[in-house]
Amino acid sequence: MGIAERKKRHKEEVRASILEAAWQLVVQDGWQALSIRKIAEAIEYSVPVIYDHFANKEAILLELIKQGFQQLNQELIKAKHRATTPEEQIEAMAYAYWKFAFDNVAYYQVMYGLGIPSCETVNQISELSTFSDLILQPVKELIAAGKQPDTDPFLKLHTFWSMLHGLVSINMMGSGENKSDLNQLVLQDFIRGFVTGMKS
Amino acid sequence: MGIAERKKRHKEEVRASILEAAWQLVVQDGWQALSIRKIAEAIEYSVPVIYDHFANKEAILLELIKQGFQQLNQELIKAKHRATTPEEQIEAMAYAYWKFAFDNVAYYQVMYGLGIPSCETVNQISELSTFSDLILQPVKELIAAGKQPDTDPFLKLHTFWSMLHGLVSINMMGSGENKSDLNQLVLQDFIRGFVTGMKS
DNA sequence: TTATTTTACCTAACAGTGTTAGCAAAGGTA
DNA sequence: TACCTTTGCTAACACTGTTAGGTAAAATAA
Repeated sequence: MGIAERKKRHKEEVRASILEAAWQLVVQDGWQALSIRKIAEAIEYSVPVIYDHFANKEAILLELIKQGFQQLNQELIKAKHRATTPEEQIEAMAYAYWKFAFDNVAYYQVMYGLGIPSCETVNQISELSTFSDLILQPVKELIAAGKQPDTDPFLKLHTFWSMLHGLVSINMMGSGENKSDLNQLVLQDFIRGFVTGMKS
Repeated sequence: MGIAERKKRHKEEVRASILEAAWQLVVQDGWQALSIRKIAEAIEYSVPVIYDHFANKEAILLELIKQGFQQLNQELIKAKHRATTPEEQIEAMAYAYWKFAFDNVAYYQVMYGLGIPSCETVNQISELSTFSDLILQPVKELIAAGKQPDTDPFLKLHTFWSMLHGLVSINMMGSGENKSDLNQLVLQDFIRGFVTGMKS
């Protein structure tokens, strides 16, 4: 039954081309300008074909978000492997997170930009990301080596992630003026504060 | 020329009713569901009348954002006045910020939720808000009283705002599960870390 | 008071959007 | 060859923001 497999393969190709076209459109014009008809035109198929592969537009964005988190995750893993001590690991991952966000502004905005009405699913994905596991370990080590070993590592993890996102988010808005110097300082300030705050 | 004034008054009434209706719709169904036609129906006028008062839909949202920042600002001022020491002032304002965000989720999401394609203007407004001035003073006092008086107060202010926003933003996403306990702890953790990080 | 101009407002349209029902043609199976 | 399933399309529905053009009322001028 090689025919069925060929069909299946072709179907997956179309699905992939939809995602590719969607992603390209998002990068080009922002996720606000993404439309089913533009995707259809890009993949040279009619509109309803897209609905054979995705339930709705939201599902396409959701898949992009998934890919975004996977890519971010890989960057974080790489950054972590480059460092040795818990401090360095956390610092490296914060920088990697920052770099990913500003290298892929469109991605980041889709991932966190509330581009999707029902945020429940987004939340599930972001929760699902290995992000937590990656940071949890060095955080635990830092806490264990510090002066307050009773500190809840999950709390610290949550704080870390939240504040890092806030930093990125706020600094992404104000890209009008060129204050990249301040941005770097803010990131450094955040990391230093977080790490030293956990030791003492 | 009382007639002209009556007309002017009426025009302002219509304008106010547009904003009121828009706000009510945003609160009810979220800013994603806001539409010119719904506003027109609510104020019992035809659609083009709205365009006599606002250039486009974006301008309406922008006005709502302005009002949001004004309201937030007042809450912050009140919170600051309730406290005396710089530490308490910062803490009170952080709590007030947090409370405002979760008491007015719709507002907060319009204000920071990238509901508007061209973020430049939004940025101008948020920059314009007296938010900075309010926090800058106690931050300066804290720095002056601490062990590192050379610290840049603007840097700390920026860090404070960013992280606070991140905290709110992340915790707003995950409203599916009830983790209000963790939320409170995270906020406390953040404030403690920020204040003590500035002293030492 | 009548004529004229301005204002206020509405209907209807244009160009988009997401989504789906229904149909034609091609492909595979018996 | 006859049948059935899959594949893909056209066309429509119900929305969206925005605007052009016309009408009736109100204010002004004669």
